[in-house]
Order: sequence, then C-alpha cells, then structure tokens
Amino acid sequence: MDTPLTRKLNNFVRLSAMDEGLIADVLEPPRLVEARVDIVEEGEIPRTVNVILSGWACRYRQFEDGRRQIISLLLPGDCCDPHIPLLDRRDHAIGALTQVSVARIGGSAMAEIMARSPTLSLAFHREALAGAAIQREWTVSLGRRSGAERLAHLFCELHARLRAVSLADETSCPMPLTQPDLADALGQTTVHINRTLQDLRGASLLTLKGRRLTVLDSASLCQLAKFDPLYLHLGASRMASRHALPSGPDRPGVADRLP
Amino acid sequence: MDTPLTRKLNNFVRLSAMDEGLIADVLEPPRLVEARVDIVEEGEIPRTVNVILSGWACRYRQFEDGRRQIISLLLPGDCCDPHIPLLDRRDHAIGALTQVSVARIGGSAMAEIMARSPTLSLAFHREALAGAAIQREWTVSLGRRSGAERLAHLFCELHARLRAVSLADETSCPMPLTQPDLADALGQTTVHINRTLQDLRGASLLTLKGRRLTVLDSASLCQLAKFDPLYLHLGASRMASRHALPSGPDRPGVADRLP
DNA sequence: CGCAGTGTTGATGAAAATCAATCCCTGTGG
DNA sequence: CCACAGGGATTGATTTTCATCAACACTGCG
Repeated sequence: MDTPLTRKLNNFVRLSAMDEGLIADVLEPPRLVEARVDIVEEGEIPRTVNVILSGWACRYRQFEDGRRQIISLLLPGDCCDPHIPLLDRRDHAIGALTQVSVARIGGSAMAEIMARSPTLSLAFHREALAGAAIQREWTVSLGRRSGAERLAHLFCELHARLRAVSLADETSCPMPLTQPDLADALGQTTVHINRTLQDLRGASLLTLKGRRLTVLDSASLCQLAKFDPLYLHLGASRMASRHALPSGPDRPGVADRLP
Repeated sequence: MDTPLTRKLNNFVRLSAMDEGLIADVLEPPRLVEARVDIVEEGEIPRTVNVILSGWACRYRQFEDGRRQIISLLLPGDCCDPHIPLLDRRDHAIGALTQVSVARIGGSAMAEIMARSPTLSLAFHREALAGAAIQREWTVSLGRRSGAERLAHLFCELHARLRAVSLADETSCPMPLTQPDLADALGQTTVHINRTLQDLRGASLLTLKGRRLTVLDSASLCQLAKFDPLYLHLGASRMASRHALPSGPDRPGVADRLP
C-alpha cells in the first residue's frame, strides 16, 4: 500500500511488500482534525503514535502571555514520535495547521511490528533520528541565521521534505503556512516575516501565492540559506544535492541583491 | 559501578546491578580530550557511541563566515547518540568545551546489551527522547525567549541536569562555560551576554564567579525563565518541581527588577 | 614579562519588535 | 448576487533589542 508514511520510510530503508503490509495492518482508520485544533495536548500521557496522512501539523508551545513557538512542522508521512509511549508525559502540544488526516498506531501494535520486522524497526529509528537532526538544524537557524536566511532555509527544507514524499515537483510545492505561522516557526513577528518575504521576492528567488511556493532560483536560495540537505538524511541517491553549496565564501552571492 | 552514565540512566529506569555490570563491561577505557578539540568531526561515519564521563562538551556547527552555534551541551553522563550508528554521516561536530574524559561503546557491543537487557534498552531510549525534548526546549528559547529569559532558562536547565547526576548541590553547580560559549549557545553576542548577566546579578538572582554558578533566588529565576522541569523527563520523584511556576500570569514578577 | 583568552565598558548602528492603520481576499449568509 | 465579517497581508512610524566596533582591564601561565 502506498501511503505518505511508506513513501517516507522508503527514504531510509527499502521496505519489503511485507513490511508495507504490516504497516497497513496496524494503521487505525484515519480521523480528520480541523485546522487550529489540537491533535494531542500538552500533559497527555502518550499511548499511541500518530501518523500524518495528509495536511500539515506542528508541535508548538504557547506561553501564558501569548507568545507561541512552533517547535517543528509535521508533514504527510511524518509520525509524531514513534517511541513516545516510552515517556511519562507530553511536554508540548501538537496542533493541526490545516485540516489534517491522522491515523493512530496503538502502542502495543507498534512494539509488535518493530519486533517482527528488523527493517521496519530500523526505518522508524532512522525516521526519529532524522527528526532530531531537523530539530538541531532549527536550533542553528534560530540561533545564527538572519531573517532572510531563516526563511530561505525553511523553504528549502520543506521543499526537500515534500519531495521525499512525492508531494512537490522540481520547483514548487504547497505552502499552506500563513505569515503568522511562519513567524511563530521562525521566532519573529508577522510584520517582519512579511518584509523579509518581500525581499526574497524582490531578489527573484521565489514566488509565494495561492498557498503555493515556487522556487525561481534554487541555487541562489540554497546558497543564501546555507542549505545543505545532508541533515535530512533522506538518502543521497534522491537528494538534489546539486545545489549544496560547493562552499567558497567568495562568490557573487545573492545577499547583494537583498536590501 | 557508579558512573555518571549509570546515575543518569537511573533517572529514567531503575537499573539492576547486572545492568550496571553490562554497561561497565562495554565501556572502553576512557580517553582524554583537551578543551577546544573535536571529539567527533562533521562528516564522519558514525560507528561508536561516545559517553562523557567528566567535563563538558557540545554539539556545534560553524559557518564559513565564523558564526558558530552550539546546538546542545553534553554533560557528564550524556551519551552522544546511543542510536547514531544507524545513520549515514554526521551532520554536526562534537567538541570539548573543557577537558573531557570520553569512553566509547562499540556499535555492536551497544546493540548487544540493548538486546540482552530490555531495561537498558528502555533506559537508552528514554535518554534519547529526553535529549530530543531538551532540543525542542532550546528551539523555544531561541525563538521566543528574551535575552534574560534565555540565560535564566539555560542556567535552570543545567543546574537540574547536573543535579540528576549528582554534580550539583541545592543552590550551586559548576559552570565552566565562558561568555563566548554562552553567546554561541544562546545565539547572541558575548557583549550582550555580558550585559544580560549583569542584569541577572543586579536583580540578585544569581552569582557567577570562579566557574561556578550560585542561584540566589531560585523561585524568581525559574519564574523569569518560565522554566518547567517536566521536559527534562528526569522522573517526577526527584525533580525539584517546587519552583515550577504555579502559573498565573499576574504576580509580582522579577522582570520588574530588570532594566 | 608578555601573551592570550576572558570579562567589561562605551558609543554607534542595524535588525527586529511594536503599534496602528489599512487593504484584500474568501467564505458565508441574506 | 451582493454585503459583510474575519483572517490574512501589507504599510508606515516609532521604539527596543541586539550587534558591531573599539577600547581597556584582569588573570593565569609559559
């Protein structure tokens, strides 16, 4: 069966038909969650794994004073913590950004297929490690990348991740995030995101309209973002590493085209 | 055998004497790494797990233009990625911040003890999940906490983590990080860290001298930082949750004492 | 002694937040 | 079909936070 989950896991290990069958067996019937509704709430005791089948969600944390930080973005095929049932309580919430279809895998069913198929076990482990690597990259972005670099980097990442589950073409992909969403993901304000976005458009790096992102100048965008797809661990084979900056700090540089 | 590693894992599950013995058996003889030297380098193919026995290290990433971001801090008892041998190549480096003593566990030995002892397997898994949770919290800090909040939060976290391995007392702990280190961890400049530090000292929240941090007003520090130790998943039992903000956005607030 | 890394200070400028209006879609109900 | 509501996008003016630049003091150490 071809689901975003199997497509994603196939980036990490080649799954056998039997593996895919095992997954299909344990995936409970999906439920729909409307945009802005929580899929799981903070403080819950985790018992099941949730898999995103369609739509976008995010982990987030909100302070009492209203400040919100999106901690990570969950795209189709992503599973919310394959191993989370091991922990005590959830320290963050997961919310739907668009309408989302999620399927659960019971904690014990999960343990069972991991025990049954070493390949699946490896796949889920790698999925988790890749997720951790993405989280580290976000730390780098928030800590040391400028506004324009952050935005560019996020777009590069999302495009690559969507390609890995066949939801993007060579130069464009869906982009349902609103500017407030982008602001909360990148630790900035919507006003500032808006202006940075205009800079990127002005430099002819991309267009963004109708909830769709089109990358006009991939090489420059990657270079500006210092985007190196290695951290996604999606398997060198299919990664368009062609734009991975061949380094050399001294090149024309898009930065000149930005204000 | 009592090592920082077993002390740390005991926060997640109670290890049997046999489990501790298994660990002792697979820990290779430690090696010393001097401050500012890499323990593992970016791009390496991971084969072994490294455990910090003493000293502090960090994951970090450095751009060609000199900007450096410390991605996470590794304290005694922390292991650098118990499951990392599953991935292709390292996307970041790990460097020693002080002189560090590290012991390796061979990849196959690791797999073997995990297979042999379900308790150990669970412990290492939880260790990894707790590490991921810390990484998420850093994302929140870098994205939405102000300079003073960030610094306060980091100090709260480090103090709690050190307590979990019996390296801190009730109100103080070693703090070998230099101001440049703090700056690279918190995504700011050393000048700004210096000034923020003065604010925290000025508000009588802490003292920091001779590479030792002393918390003078733990409740206020936690409140300022919005520090909730839940995310460390160190086991409710021993966590000093007493200062976990009982919430209520309307209280005196230390913030008033800061400039 | 002198050096290097660290900590500190002041002056200045850039990046981003904040405040406050619009404007513009898009879906909804009359 | 149109008016309306509401979220999203955009703009300008202003303030705050933080970075940058440039000294200089302190400390441990060869």
